[in-house]
Amino acid sequence: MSKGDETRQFIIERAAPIFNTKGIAATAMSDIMEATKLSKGSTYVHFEDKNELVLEVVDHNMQLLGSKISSAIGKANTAKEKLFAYIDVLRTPTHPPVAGGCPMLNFGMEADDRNEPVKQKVHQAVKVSQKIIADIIRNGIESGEFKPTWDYDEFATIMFAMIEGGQLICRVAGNNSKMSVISNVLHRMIDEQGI
Amino acid sequence: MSKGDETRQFIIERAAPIFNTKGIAATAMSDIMEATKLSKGSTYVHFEDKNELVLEVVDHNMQLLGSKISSAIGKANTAKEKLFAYIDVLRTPTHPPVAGGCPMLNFGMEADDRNEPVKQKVHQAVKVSQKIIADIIRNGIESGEFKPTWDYDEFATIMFAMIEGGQLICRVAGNNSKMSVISNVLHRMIDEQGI
Amino acid sequence: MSKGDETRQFIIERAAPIFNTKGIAATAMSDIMEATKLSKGSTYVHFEDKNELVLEVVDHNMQLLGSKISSAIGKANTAKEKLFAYIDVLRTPTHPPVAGGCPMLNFGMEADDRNEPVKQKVHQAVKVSQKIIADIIRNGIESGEFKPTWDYDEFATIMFAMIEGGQLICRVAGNNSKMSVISNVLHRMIDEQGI
Amino acid sequence: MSKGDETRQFIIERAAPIFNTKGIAATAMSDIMEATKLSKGSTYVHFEDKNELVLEVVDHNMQLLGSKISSAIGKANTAKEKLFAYIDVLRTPTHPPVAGGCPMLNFGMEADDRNEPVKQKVHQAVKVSQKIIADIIRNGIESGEFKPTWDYDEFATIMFAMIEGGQLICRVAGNNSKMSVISNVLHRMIDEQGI
DNA sequence: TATGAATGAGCCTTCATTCAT
DNA sequence: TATGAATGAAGGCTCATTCAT
Repeated sequence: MSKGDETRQFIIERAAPIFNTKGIAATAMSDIMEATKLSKGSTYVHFEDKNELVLEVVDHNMQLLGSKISSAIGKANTAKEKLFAYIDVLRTPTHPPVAGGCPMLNFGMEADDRNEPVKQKVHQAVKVSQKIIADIIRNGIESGEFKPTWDYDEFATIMFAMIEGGQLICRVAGNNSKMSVISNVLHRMIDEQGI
Repeated sequence: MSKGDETRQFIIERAAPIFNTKGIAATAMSDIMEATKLSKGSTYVHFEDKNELVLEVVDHNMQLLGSKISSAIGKANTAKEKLFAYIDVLRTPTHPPVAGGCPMLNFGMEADDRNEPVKQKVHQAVKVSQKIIADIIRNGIESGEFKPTWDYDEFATIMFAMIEGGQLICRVAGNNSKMSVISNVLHRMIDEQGI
Repeated sequence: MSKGDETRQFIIERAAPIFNTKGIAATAMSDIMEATKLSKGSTYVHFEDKNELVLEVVDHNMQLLGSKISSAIGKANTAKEKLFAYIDVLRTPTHPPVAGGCPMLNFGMEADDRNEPVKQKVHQAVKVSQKIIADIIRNGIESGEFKPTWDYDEFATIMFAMIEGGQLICRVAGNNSKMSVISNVLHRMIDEQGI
Repeated sequence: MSKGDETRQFIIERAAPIFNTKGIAATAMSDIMEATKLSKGSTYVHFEDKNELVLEVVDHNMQLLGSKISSAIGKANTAKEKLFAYIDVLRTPTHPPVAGGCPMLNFGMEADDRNEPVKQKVHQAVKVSQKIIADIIRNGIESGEFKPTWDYDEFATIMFAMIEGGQLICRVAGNNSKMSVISNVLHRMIDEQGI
């Protein structure tokens, strides 16, 4: 990686939690400059404008969340354990795996009406998230862990939705109790499909 | 209602969809001025500052959503129908009952890290929403419509979470297909608890 | 006095210490409204604009100071005691006879370059102040208290100047010690002219 | 001096007479912008806010006055001549050595009740001014020019007070005649202490 | 490539004043 | 006479971005 790319990456990493916490509109380029201790001109050497940085930051946050989930799933052995691991990563919205909370929710809600490129990135991530869940189940069915009748696409959607809804509930509540409820229900639903 | 109160209410009503669509930080007081055709100074006759307007706007959007839901529930006769009606109101996130989408999601995600008063308002609305669902079920149990073993608080939480998660999915997707999936699952779960 | 005149006078009295303390430019009409608990329109019934109120306020503050001085002088019996009384009224700039400090200094310094009418009012008050001192001395000479050779106009000027300069020194110092020095010197100079 | 420091200094120099003439509250940042022909944003590159500029401007005006006095004193050979030179610099308040008039009087009167930092700066300058006078006399006593019995601290205070009071009188009068009177008295008092 | 000075549009808010009621 | 809603210019300040060095 060249010096330039390193700096660019450095900026993205410092900017990522700020944008995810404060929001896109409320984050000023000067916030990024302060966080990176870089000069004004320097930042604009690496990014054409704020929007270009935002797009990279959205990607970065999404990948960070993805890697946390992948890592947790990777450590699990069975399909069921993988699903449990997925849920577990997102079980404490007040102490989220990605600083600022779920980037799909944060950027999705800010971008849905006004920022098509960001919206598309979130859309993609949302689809991938559901696919990851569905794939785990499909593999579980193939390996004889789960009933072959399980509608994995449907479950992926409701599991994903429940978890995201749980993020909202818990973050505004300031505690994670409702996420436990959701986690319990999901565990039960998954257990029911075990063979 | 005095002239002043009328104007104040008028401003809130015009500002509500703008804040819910663009977000708090991205909405300028000049946007409100333009939407109301009032002078800039005039807005400040009725509101101390932007924040006071925002708080009223958050309330307004929440009440608007609440009234749409209440109205739909009111038209239904049985508990089951009431639950279906609730879901139905929120079945088309791309054409939401409140312009800009679910205000709990919009304001909750923008406020969770940086705006305690708004966060508290959303928290309250989230609690009330779950209570409405739980109360319908409790009444349904009392009237013999639903099994007395149904954990209504748990269901209220997961139904609410699923619907909110569904809003995210559909709004970034630009279509409501996943909300249909969620709606179907919820219908099935509700039917299972019928007697 | 009619109701209208009473209200007008009431506004002037409430506004006087505010303008003398904060300054003309820094005092907003809303400050006056708040202090009088009167409505916006009501204030403008009694005064064409801010400037008209300012002129009345300047007069009022000047008269207030004048009356404090007159009253103190009136209680003294001899010319020497009258001079001492004059000095005494102005001996504690941190606790001035007129709230906000000497209005000649306050309004004079703010108005000298930009507000001809106020400047003229201060100019008049400055002249009157010196005349009062000179007149006391002249009477004292006539009554045989002071040496007839005393240049009373000259002394009136330096006594007035010393006192005003003392106000500056003490108000920025936050204590009145230098005013004591000035008072002592003036006492000595006056005593020297006694017969 | 870097480009930035040069511009900063340039802004201070252009702003100094404006603030000293119009007053702090009555001077708008746009006045400074106009006087410097710089953009509004540019001013804020060099100063955090108006207040930071004001503090520099107060210092600048005070130093300007100080240098005029020092220069005049420096050209004089004897202590007596130095005192006369000091008085001479301030003898024409309508054509003051610092545009807008004595900054101690201008800023002191505006700041005494509402701007502690500025008040402190003026307080300091007032103390230094008296010290300069006292030091000249002390040196004059040591060199045998003045009587060793002269209370130089006392005289420094009344000379300073008289001159400042004279500024007030002359600026509102629009002519410097009273300052001549004051100057004459001071000359006489100084002469009396000569050996 | 890196710096930071410079820009000017735009933001929130305040102000003196007017006017319909 | 009194009220307070309405006005729009102006105020202090921030922002994303550009550009000379």
